[in-house]
Amino acid sequence: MTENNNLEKLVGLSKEKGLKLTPQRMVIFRILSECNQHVTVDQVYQKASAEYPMLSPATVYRNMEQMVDAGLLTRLDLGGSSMRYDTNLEEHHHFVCTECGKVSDLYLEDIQYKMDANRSQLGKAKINSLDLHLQGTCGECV
Amino acid sequence: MTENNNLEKLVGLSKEKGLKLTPQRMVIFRILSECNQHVTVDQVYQKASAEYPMLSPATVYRNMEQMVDAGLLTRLDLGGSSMRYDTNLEEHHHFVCTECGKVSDLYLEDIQYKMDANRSQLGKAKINSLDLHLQGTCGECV
DNA sequence: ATTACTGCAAATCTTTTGCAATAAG
DNA sequence: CTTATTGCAAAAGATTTGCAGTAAT
Repeated sequence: MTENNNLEKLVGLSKEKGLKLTPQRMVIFRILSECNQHVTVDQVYQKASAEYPMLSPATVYRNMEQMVDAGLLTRLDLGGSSMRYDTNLEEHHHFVCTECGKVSDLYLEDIQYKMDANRSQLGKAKINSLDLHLQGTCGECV
Repeated sequence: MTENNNLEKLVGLSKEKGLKLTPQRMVIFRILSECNQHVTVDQVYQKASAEYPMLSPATVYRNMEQMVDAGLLTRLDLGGSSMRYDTNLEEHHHFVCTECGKVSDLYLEDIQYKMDANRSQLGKAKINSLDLHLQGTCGECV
């Protein structure tokens, strides 16, 4: 239900960041705004090149990374062979089904943990981000 | 201070699992028992091939995966370009310093989280594992 | 004697890069 | 006009695999 990344938003933000609106970029933006989250470069490339056949994979790779730098996407390493990109910029976490690979977004109202200070080696480290990664069997694979 | 993987333990367990004790495997076992945790295949290969020069990288790749299958190691995907392997089989979590890349082990006494049920899409999924991944700046990089 | 294991080299797969041509602002 | 962007093809890096020979049990 989250209207997370419509085309206009992407176009507007990219313009702010000084990215030029090439046709290739427009196609990629549109694919991303329609696609489900957690896409790989190749998934985007497959769809995009159907609409814009002379598109090069390198262009998609470069665009995705530029979008990350510009804050339009998030890198999402879920452990597969390819990097994934998340169009959902809200703070959230993930559940991965070990059977079918499906990824579900998780939103936490609250999280609290108590570290075993004797055995943990944090010293005076400063924690900047917390990522919860749940694995298991999804509702359809149970 | 955790005497986590001495050579005898590895040899014993591998014998149980029916792995043959080749010289190559022995060298790899010894490296792993001396090494710090979170090693890459290449790190093991570099050290091992110093002692056993005709060792092939493919052998190390295969051995590490066999050890995972046999439950002697754990795959540890920390997002770098290479897979890491964890010799620490206890349940624990990780903190990664975004400055220097150092990995610290974290042991939790307790963790509790409250999911936003409306926005999270878990259905009747069954959760099998929980992985906490903290990032930040370690004590030395602060 | 069986069967697992090894080294090698080639293959695969993902991602990056150099470069000259092109197009957006 | 200036600078970012593109396509291509090559390169890079990690990992896997086929195969024939070798060694552990």
